[in-house]
Amino acid sequence: MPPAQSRNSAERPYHHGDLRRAVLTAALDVIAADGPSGLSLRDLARRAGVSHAAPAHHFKDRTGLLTAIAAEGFGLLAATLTEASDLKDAGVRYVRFAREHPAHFQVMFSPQLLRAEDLELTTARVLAGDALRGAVATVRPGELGLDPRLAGVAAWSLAHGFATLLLGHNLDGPVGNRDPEEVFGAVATMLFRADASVKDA
Amino acid sequence: MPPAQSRNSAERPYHHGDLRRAVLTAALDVIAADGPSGLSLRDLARRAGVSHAAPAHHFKDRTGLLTAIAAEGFGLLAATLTEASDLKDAGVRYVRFAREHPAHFQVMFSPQLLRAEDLELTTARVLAGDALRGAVATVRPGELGLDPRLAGVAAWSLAHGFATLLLGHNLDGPVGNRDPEEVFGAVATMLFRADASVKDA
DNA sequence: CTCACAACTTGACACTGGCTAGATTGCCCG
DNA sequence: CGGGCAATCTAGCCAGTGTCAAGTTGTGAG
Repeated sequence: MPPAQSRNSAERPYHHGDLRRAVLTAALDVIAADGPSGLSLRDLARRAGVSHAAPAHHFKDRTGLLTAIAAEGFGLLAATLTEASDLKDAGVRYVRFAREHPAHFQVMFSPQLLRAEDLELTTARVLAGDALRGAVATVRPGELGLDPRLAGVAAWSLAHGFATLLLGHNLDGPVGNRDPEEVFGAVATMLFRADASVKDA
Repeated sequence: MPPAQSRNSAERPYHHGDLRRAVLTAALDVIAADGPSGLSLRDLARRAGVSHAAPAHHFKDRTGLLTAIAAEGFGLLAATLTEASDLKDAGVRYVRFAREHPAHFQVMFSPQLLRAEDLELTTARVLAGDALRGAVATVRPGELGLDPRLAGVAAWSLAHGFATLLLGHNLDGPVGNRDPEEVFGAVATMLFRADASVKDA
């Protein structure tokens, strides 16, 4: 008999076409909804409409999948941070990244779920780190009377904390219905008031 | 035959005594080491030296256990924040709490793992929130020329981000072998330079 | 003292998931 | 056009988990 290819209305060729991408996006959906805990390769296969063993071909195992997600996330983050005009803009972009890619963000900072020694992951992470340091470097040395090392930690902590709390719905009260990125901008300006300190001095 | 009670060198009475506590601490160990993903009631039972069904008696299920941990965490956090002398001290205490109770901290901010409507959890969370607002209120209004609402978000974000990144070993480079709490103190002073802005003006 | 209840145990069931092996399909290169 | 390789499928094994249903043991209240 002819191959039972009447599964869906859409044609379902033997080769999915881009199963890797399909599994990735399905995984992102699941993670964004239920967190990384409720993630199984079999479930993703179901969602993608392929057999349960197919995903393992692209990502060796669960950890491999999560590692790939994290690597992709650091790549995306690096890309947007590189385009930042100054430190505050970098912070806003950091927060925006977390909001637009909550699943990536969550996985990126859950080292216990990742294959730490993975090459793609480590290189992407370095890339993002460089981008962040680049943004910190846009602050003219001494402008804030601060150690650039400390300033980097401060900026990263502020943006990361804001983003994390935001995703955890811990800022729903204070932020209200305002645009989170705008609120973050206000916070950042308040603390890193470069202009103010210069003008006031 | 007499009950086979020669399991261990220690006496192992039928009633564990405080199994609830034992399971909790075992869970904290596991979480601190492998994250909340690799957590199973059966494993905890093994570690506590009891039968596999015993833990369910105290915590209905996995989610119940994690919820209990989160509630305990918020309680502990509230306690230490209440004793803070000022905002910076509260921040340092926040970071210290995260370092001393990494498992609690991790679970507290993973809402996807918790029973959100749990009473103990919500009350403990409110308590912690009040303590935090109390610390923010120690800043004399207008001293920093800032909206207290924003200041709260800023302080919380900074401390939370620092703590999170620290636990994820993302600050190993910048912090080096210095005391993390001291580094955080420096960061906080740099950004929230209340004295400086007053004296410099 | 006894009786009811809480803490715990044992055993079994149903499910899910990861992993492996071997067949099958289709694309692409020579 | 033919062969080889990568992608995918089918099938099944095994380990682990939560959960239920009875039993057993200790404890404390009356």
